[in-house]
Amino acid sequence: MPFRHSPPAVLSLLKTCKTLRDLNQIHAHIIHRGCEQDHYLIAHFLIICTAAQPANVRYPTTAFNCVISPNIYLWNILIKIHCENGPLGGCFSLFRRMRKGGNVGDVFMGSNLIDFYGKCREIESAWKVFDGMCVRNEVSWTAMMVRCLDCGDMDAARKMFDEMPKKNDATWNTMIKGLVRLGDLVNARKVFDEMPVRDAVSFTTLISGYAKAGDMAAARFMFDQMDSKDLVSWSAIMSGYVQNGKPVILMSACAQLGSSELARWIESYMHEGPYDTTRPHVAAALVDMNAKCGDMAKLFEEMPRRHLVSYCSMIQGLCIHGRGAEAVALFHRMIDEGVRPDDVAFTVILTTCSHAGLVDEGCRVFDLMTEKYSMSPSPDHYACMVNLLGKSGRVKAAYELMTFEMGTNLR
DNA sequence: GTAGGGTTAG
Repeated sequence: MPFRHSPPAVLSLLKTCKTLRDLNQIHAHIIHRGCEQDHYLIAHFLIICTAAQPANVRYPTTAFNCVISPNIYLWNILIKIHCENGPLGGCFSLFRRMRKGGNVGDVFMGSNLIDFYGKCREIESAWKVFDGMCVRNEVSWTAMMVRCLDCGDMDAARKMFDEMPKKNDATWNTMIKGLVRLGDLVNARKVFDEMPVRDAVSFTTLISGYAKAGDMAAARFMFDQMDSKDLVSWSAIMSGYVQNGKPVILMSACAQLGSSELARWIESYMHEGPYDTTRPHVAAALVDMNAKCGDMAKLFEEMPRRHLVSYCSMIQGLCIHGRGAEAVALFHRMIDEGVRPDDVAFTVILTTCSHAGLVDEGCRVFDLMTEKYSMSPSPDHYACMVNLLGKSGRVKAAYELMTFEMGTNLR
């Protein structure tokens, strides 16, 4: 009997709901157990049914209507659901019902109302709500400021910004966004600099502002200064590169991020856009991106001719995914196809061997480099070998290789 | 439980 005694169990059950049928079943249980008056449980039920079926506002409303005396918390949730998903007229009647039932709006309800009137394009009513609120917090101030900005009234927004008693991150960020939208990057930057603590949103807002203005140097400068970049900030910098026609930088950025969703987007963009995807470096960047984003083999095999750089990207991609043996096999296939490896290719494959602990394979590749291709190994190559030998317990061999070969090389 | 950042198509 998990219900009455263990709300978390009900909640986790609710979260698995996908269809209306699942929800019905849980709802039936809630009623059957006599929990339909449990405000906490019903609140979560409303939220979860909306997440599962956003367009279906009738269902949460029915569940709500079974609650005999809903508290303001439940009213807020239901009104927000209607405001976001239902026809706007439904919100009005809910407000009226709420008032009739003797409920006085709280600070949450005020912010909801401001948001609601903003959506109806009724800025005057939004002001009325704002002015009539007995208690205001940063959220209500910021919500009202957003409405002013949406109407293009920067003077009013600026006035609110300067006058409000307390600001938080969202307030600052809203102002930055407003200025960016007007193309006033100088003042946006000024607000950004004045802000006490800048978060990912503040950075991303400015980055996309600079990118839209075509100033990728400034956008990149900001981006590089961020300590924790998330999906949205990556998207912003990348769309900047898209808009400003820098496909290779874009793809290498996506490769670093490793997001297959973005990789798909970029790829379709690349194929439709004005780019020549058969150029070796463009093609290699495509492979690199796909390799690091998980869908590696497809694009590689489809290439009409595989260039050394594309092989290296692919090998590295396999290495990253812990598929060392396949990487070594691909390296040999490359040689069989008549592609001559260069020093970078050897660094890549030796690193792969050392990463995957493939000692014998690594030694063979090293011999191949020095004997068949008569290349003299660089310090990087030695470092790979020493690492490889050392990691597999052959410390003495590593030491000898280092002193002997380095000695020969230095002489 | 409320306010703030990116992309896609037409």
